[in-house]
Amino acid sequence: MSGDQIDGGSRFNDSHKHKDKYKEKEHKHKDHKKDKEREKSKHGNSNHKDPSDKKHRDNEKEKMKHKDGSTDKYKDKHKEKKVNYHAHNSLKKAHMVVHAILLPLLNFPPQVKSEPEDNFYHSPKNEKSLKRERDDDNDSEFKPKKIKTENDKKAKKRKQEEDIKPKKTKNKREVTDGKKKAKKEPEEKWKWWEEERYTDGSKWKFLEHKGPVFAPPYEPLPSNVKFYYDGKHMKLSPEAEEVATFFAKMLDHEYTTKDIFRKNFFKDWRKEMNAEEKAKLTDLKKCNFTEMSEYFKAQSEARKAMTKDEKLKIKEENERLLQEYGFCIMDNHRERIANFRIEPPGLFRGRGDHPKMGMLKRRIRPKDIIINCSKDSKHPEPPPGTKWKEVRHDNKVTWLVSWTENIQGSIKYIMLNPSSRIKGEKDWQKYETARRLKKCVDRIRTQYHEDWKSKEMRIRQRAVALYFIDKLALRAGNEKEEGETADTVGCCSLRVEHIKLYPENDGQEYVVEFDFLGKDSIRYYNKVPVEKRVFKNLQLFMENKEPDDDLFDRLNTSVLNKHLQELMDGLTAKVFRTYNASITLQQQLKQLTSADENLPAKILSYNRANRAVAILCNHQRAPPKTFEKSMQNLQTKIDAKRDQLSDAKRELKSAKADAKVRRDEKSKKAVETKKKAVQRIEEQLMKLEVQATDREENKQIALGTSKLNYLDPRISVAWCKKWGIPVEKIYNKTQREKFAWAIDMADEDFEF
DNA sequence: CTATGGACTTAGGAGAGGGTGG
DNA sequence: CCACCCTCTCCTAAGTCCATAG
Repeated sequence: MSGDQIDGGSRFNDSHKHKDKYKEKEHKHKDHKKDKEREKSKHGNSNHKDPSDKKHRDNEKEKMKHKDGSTDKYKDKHKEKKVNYHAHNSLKKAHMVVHAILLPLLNFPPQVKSEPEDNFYHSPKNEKSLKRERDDDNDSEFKPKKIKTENDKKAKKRKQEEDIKPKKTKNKREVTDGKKKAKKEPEEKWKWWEEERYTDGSKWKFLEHKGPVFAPPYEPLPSNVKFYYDGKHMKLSPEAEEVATFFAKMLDHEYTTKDIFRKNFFKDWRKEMNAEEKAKLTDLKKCNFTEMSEYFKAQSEARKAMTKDEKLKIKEENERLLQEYGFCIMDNHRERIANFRIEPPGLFRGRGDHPKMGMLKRRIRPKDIIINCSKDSKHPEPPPGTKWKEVRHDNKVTWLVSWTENIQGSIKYIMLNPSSRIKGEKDWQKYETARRLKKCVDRIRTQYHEDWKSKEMRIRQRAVALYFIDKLALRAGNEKEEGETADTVGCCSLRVEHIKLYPENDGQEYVVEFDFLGKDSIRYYNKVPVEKRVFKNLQLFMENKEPDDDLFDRLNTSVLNKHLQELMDGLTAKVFRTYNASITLQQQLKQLTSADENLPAKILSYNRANRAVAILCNHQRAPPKTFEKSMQNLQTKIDAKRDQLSDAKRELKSAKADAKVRRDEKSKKAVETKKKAVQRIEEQLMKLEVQATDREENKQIALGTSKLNYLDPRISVAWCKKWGIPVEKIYNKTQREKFAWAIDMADEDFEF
């Protein structure tokens, strides 16, 4: 959904754009929240009051913003906030089509009805991992709370000892193997998942690294690359020039035409100018960056045209940098760092309709950097002549480096790669929590069905919201600071304008139409029939509200999560996404895979199962720019293959006829050869066709996100093992590194 | 409580890199 | 061998959720 979909027209906007008097509007949502509290005890069913009665309350709070000093400046702006749909009709259509194709396969909500109490039949091996897994979970449960007492520790140790035996044997085997190969693979893969974990809340005992790699310094443009203002050449100071180049590099992008972008950019650019420049450059429209832009284009061409040697040199240099800065030592192991390079300066581009787009993202210097490492490690050196902001030794966190970013005032971190122990353990634990949800999800569902009838409004709202989160895999929906970010919502922050109710629609009763922008301003559009009770509740929640009022005015994520916590230890809203995604994959795989299919067909089935999840989670992507063309190419290939096939068939026929007449060895052999050829071509054709189907169905669906973040990798690994499919067909190298734990421990009867 | 800060996960897009077919 | 195309990797924004300050 690139350029063409951005914008699209403000659907919801202006209806109330002007009607409110500044502050009022801003406070509306918050006011609702207050209402909630006040009414808590009232259990009014329908006594929703007009929020306006308390508009003034929040005024003072409103004033304290800060972060980058931009306090109130957006206060007015955000009022114009509108929903500029980003993902558009095209998308909508396709999305629905896909639903039509795939949704029948999914029967969402209570899919889990009668799960066996889980893992009865497990091989000893599984038993073992399960045990450890539970421990892990306990860990996580304890951690946030203050409990981790001595007792717990001991208990855990004890438990762990129980499975030490199988572990040991395994380890030994590994070790010997390792020795054998020691020369070839000096770095035997470390199986952190076979080791104990910290139970005291610390994340490591030893941490040593070399600090971040800074962005290369600015190199002024050669003097023949000129900037013009109002048609006249003007030499810029290096500071101003650098910022100008940021803009020049984006010239082809649509957003340099956007008002907000231009306004933010120009404002920040002026801050970097010297007095003279400031006085002279007063209108961005009169600035001509084209020479700069051409220059950068030429540079990138030149880079592409480099000789092999030059490219190799660069590659080697990168490798050197990676080896030096891309790893750290954490607790006796050399682990890969995810992002060891500091983000270079540039112009901020938020996603969707972001109020801060175009602002200058400033250069990060050593004095902005906080280093985290262990006391007894060799501390990273700041570049000559500079100092770190701070060096600390906090082993309760996982980051190595942090700094504060200037656009939102938030903190950025350098952390480890997903293949690292510290990330892997957490990931594993996440899936274990989801598996625990599996065991009690029926109970929870029963309860929220009950709660739809509650006397208390807040409970009804909570129950309906939870139903959406469970059934539709919506995100929690934290509230956001208005005017600081794009206007997007999740479940708890849905507004009245985001849903439409149809007592009857297309032959279905009680249909709810969702249409809102979610994370990353990706549009969520869906029409779902719901239970009558949900429908009636929604009508109730919407009574007497404006379109931009909160749908769930007595609910927020923290209330919801508090409730979830009571239902199950460690349960939060996002666990439902993980759970529903993983369970859907497992079901779909069961349903779609058939034993007699060949490998490509099995993989298509896998991808379809994956796709069902991606659709559930609304993971969209812009259709690749070359999509149509590449589809055509593929079709051409298919046609060619078809021709080839009929040729081959014809040849086979004649060979057969020939053999019948001649009845000699030679012609018999010829028949065999032709037969083989036909078969081979048939297979190739089939493969191409499958590929075409897969690609077509995948046009605007992104599989990666769910694969990486929501699907318990053990499900996929088990599936591969069950059907004799190499994991490499499912996971690429990075993914295999990230999921090494699962690849190692899941066997074919793993059940999520 | 509520607001804010902090840490960590989840997200889509850009562009590099590498394989493939002509 | 080159152009093209696809996949993967990197990049960093945008969420979630918890802790803590006021």
